[in-house]
Amino acid sequence: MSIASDLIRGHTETIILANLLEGDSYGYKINKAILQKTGNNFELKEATLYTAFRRLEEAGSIYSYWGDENTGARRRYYSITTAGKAEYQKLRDEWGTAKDLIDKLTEIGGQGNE
Amino acid sequence: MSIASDLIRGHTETIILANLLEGDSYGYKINKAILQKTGNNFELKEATLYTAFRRLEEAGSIYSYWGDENTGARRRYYSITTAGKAEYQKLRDEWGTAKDLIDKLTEIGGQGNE
DNA sequence: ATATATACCTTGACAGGCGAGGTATGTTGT
DNA sequence: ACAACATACCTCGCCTGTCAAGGTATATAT
Repeated sequence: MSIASDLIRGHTETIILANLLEGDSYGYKINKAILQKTGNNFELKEATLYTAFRRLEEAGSIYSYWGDENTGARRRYYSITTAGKAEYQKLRDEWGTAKDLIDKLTEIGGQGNE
Repeated sequence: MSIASDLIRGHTETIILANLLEGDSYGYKINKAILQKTGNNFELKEATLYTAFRRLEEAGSIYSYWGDENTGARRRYYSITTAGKAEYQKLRDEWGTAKDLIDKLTEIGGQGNE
């Protein structure tokens, strides 16, 4: 049931941004949310997740701050910026275009009519 | 209008196999077919195309033979094998699964209901 | 003590896409 | 004759995102 990583590649950032649109969150929780949303079929690998956070933060799409938990492990929270919201919209639009293109190019017959 | 290469990654082989299901063809022609199908919005880069042919041939999904043109540049034709047809079906199924997953994970609200 | 869950992080390898370059044939324009 | 372009193939080396493997630290349960 696991999904090929090449099919996810390029969507990691969109997935994270979509998650943060629902409110600030942190790495571990975001990954658990993904697991739950997909009925335990898919989760991002930690290394993938954290490198994506770095990219998004460097690009100005998100910013981070340490939580002030006084118990348990410390958490680094992420928040989506205005630029991040615009980036999300752009990526979603691109996904819509790409989806149609891939459907068209990989179906038998080639362009929707035999 | 150009599509991000990370969104195409992992689909190159499916696109080629889909094309070969319509009959034997060769690199240059396949790429022109893709261009035409997408209304000049997308084409595979040559380096991408030819490395994909190598992978597919090594995997036994396609085989190749030289055309016997007695004029113009020589052409290497590719033909899909039985294994290749099965591989195509597998990749299409995975695409269906991945598409649903990505839609679910990147939409606002997260799982289709607010 | 040991295991498990929570929570973070980095390093190095790997694989696919692609820019840049190369080869060769045939046609069309000047 | 020569240039330019279309057809048609190919390889090398870089770049980027993923991920296995390893590490750190806190809290709870057995």
